[in-house]
Amino acid sequence: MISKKTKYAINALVYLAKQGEQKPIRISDISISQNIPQKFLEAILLDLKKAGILASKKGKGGGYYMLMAPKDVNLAEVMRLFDGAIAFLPCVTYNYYERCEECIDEETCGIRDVFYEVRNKTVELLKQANLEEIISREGNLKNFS
Amino acid sequence: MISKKTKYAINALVYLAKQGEQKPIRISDISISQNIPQKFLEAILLDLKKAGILASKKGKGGGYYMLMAPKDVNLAEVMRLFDGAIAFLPCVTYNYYERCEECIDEETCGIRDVFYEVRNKTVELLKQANLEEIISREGNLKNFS
DNA sequence: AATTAGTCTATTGAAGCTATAGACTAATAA
DNA sequence: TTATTAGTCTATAGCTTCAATAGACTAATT
Repeated sequence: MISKKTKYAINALVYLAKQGEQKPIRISDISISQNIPQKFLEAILLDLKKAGILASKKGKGGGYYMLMAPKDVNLAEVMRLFDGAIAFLPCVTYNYYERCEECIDEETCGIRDVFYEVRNKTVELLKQANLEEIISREGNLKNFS
Repeated sequence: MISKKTKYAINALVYLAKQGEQKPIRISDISISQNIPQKFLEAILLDLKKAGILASKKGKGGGYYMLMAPKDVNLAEVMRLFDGAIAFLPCVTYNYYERCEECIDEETCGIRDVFYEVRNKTVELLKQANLEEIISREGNLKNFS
């Protein structure tokens, strides 16, 4: 499960990406419309700014706005930013590699092999899911089971 | 990331599945060979027994052994048993459905649509990964990136 | 100069994960 | 039948992380 922080971040990003013209949007506006605790949101937006995804403007008329193009911001990036590794095991991550303490031979571990495949497929799908894609998918009705 | 509990469970299951003949294996044997704290392992094995995957025998010569056939035990089942839902969002789970508080219209949520696809692919791969499959995969060398 | 709005530091409460301790129960073998 | 072995159950403790809040501070705009 992704954290609330990540979920809030995605919601805020989609919201900002939908504001066609890049006028700064106040934190309080995002907070209210997306139902995110304001102080919590402030920290999230700061992180997104540090990551180069958003930019901000201070003073009257200030707020946050997209710096990167919506099509260049994907869910893999956002999830890594807030929740760290996407994979199920530390030994199959791109950027957060860590050896399993109890593992005897990583190179021949069947469990690792499975989770490696899962990670690859997951990251592939999450990279395709950029903000533009997400917005365009709204309204795709699906059957759940 | 999966919990240590799940990881321990998988390791214990693979270990038991490898013991061809179904003689009971002592908890302490599994604990030592798989490097799992014994008391913690006891709780895990009990859960696996309650789930019908393992069975146990008390007294001298007792221990745990596979009840289900290794090819009928897959990682999706084990992960759900210990960590709950596999999906990234509560609104795209099979058995743990929960609505996102801040969501306005679930049926048209582009984020949900993405994570729904990810879940489907993930569960599909995890279901294929049964104990027999995992054991047979040992030794598949892979290139990581 | 006043106002507005973002920035930073610290802290708190709740929850979940990991691990441990100890008492209890049941089955086996001698 | 008795000693021993080994699984079962309950409780709890430490730690970490997540989520949220508070308040003081800083900078830009009009």
